[in-house]
Amino acid sequence: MSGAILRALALAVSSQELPGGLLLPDQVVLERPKNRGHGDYATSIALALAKPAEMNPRAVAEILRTYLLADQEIKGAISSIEIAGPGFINITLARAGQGAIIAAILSAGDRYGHGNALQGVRINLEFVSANPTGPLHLGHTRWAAVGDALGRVLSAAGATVTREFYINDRGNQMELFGASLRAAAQGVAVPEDGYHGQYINEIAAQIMQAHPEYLSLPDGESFDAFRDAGYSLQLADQQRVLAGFRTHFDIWFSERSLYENNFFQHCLDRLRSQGHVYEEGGAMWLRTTDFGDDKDRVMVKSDGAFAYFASDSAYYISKRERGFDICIYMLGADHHGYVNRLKAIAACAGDDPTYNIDALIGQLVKIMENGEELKLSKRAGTIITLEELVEKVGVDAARYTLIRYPVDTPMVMDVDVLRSRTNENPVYYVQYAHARICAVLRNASDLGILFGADQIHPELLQDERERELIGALAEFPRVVAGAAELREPHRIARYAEELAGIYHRFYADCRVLPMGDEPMTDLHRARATLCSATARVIANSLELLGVSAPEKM
RNA sequence: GCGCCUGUAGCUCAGUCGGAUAGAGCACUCGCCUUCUAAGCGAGUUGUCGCAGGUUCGAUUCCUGCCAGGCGCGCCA
Repeated sequence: MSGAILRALALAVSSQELPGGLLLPDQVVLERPKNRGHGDYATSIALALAKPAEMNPRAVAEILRTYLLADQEIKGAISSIEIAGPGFINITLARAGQGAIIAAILSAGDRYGHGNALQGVRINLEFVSANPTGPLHLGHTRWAAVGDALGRVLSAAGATVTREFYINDRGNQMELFGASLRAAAQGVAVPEDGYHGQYINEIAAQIMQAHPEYLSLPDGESFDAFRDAGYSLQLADQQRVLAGFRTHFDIWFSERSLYENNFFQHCLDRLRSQGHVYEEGGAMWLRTTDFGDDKDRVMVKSDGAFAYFASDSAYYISKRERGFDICIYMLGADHHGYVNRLKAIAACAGDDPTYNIDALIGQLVKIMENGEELKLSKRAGTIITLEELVEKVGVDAARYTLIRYPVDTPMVMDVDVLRSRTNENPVYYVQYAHARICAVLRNASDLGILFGADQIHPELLQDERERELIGALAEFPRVVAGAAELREPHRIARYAEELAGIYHRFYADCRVLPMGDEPMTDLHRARATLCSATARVIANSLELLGVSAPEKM
């Protein structure tokens, strides 16, 4: 359709009806008017072109309308084109076109909605990346849900996606973790800036059970033994919890590995060759201020130790050298200050930071229960963990709720709402629509009603509710492409809610199955077919969110 | 002080690559189960889109300034 408008524009210019020098857009945006009286699709292209063409917008629209109506490729699909208001072009689809939509859904099946907008783009999607020093908490949980959904959405848009979890397995935090575990095992006070909480005692006890000899090792070896044993246990625990949350990673990337096989040296050389590395005060710096950072960053400290920034730099270079075009970072709000320096790393490495780096910032999550906020006090023992959240509300509700808000908005999860089974709990609203359709289709099958691609009968689907439903189904591929482009999986959830609502209204107004002794007609078959297409699209939406689409509830 | 995010209905929030009358759920009132799942549907009520300018045929959306709230600014990780 968008292509047809471009063709009409080109013809209008070549026929001199529009000025020859007019600069034409690469693509024309079609929108779905909120008001049904404005047709199925609308474009304001004539309004936008009126000024450069020095013409009345309605006159421009009228010219385009004439060419559109003459376009052979879309001739059968359009029922009418109207000019409205100051110069909007409103397009109404023909019924045959609507039948084609249903047929497309049924034939594409679980691939309906997939596209090629990001075909050939290799994306590294890094998310969660928790320290292996404790359980995953609420902040991680938001990223686990959103990151996983984003991965699914990007893949559906045709991108080649690698999901990566960066393990911060070196540095002071690890040393403190080891020291805390050893202190707990000895029954002495944990260092003040160390890790506290019941889980530390539990891990220490596990280590003691398996390796009681760790306590009698020389101090240095003993700390290392506790650190590495705790690390293994925590990492395994995080992996177990994430798998249970249906969040899959392709690569678990160890920070330590950046310092093996001279890789870090290689990175340093590469950055130096670009001219952005210098020494001062005995330390090795990266001149990130060349690219908009507010101060230069230390990579190697004057005592010879690697700063965390060294790892950041090497890790980025590793990603690029492994062949990824776009590196997506999902960061917590308390790390937003890193965006500039990450982009500076890319620039220092000779890359284009606006393309190669895509940083998403997630705002805080709070959780309420019984009208009170459950306090999270990280590392102090009263953290709300991913696992606890799932125990309270289940994987589906937790995932869905975390995904349905844009990540740059702080959000509050209300446990009581998530446990309720009403309209105020959107995940049930959407799942219920799916289960309801499945029930109708089961009944249809029992009655021997045929439905499927040969039973579409678009000419019978004349009701306003049916038109509305088909229109919404047709939108799905654009919604997926938009969600991928903008990195906003919440759009899928909002779409699913809208589609579910439209179906419920259709269901209330349009009887699908014959009543009583009523004879079976093509209308019943057509509506059952429409139902099955709708179930397909709801299921595909939920699949992109990693939420189940139950057939019975 | 500098930087990022947020400010839309009584509440929780969508919408915003500039478009036609700004939406949904909750809450409140009233209707709909003797046939497809009432975890549903329908009707009614609710707005200075934080404030002030600017750009535009058109601004809740873009720009500037201000106000309010959250977060961040280490040779920590």
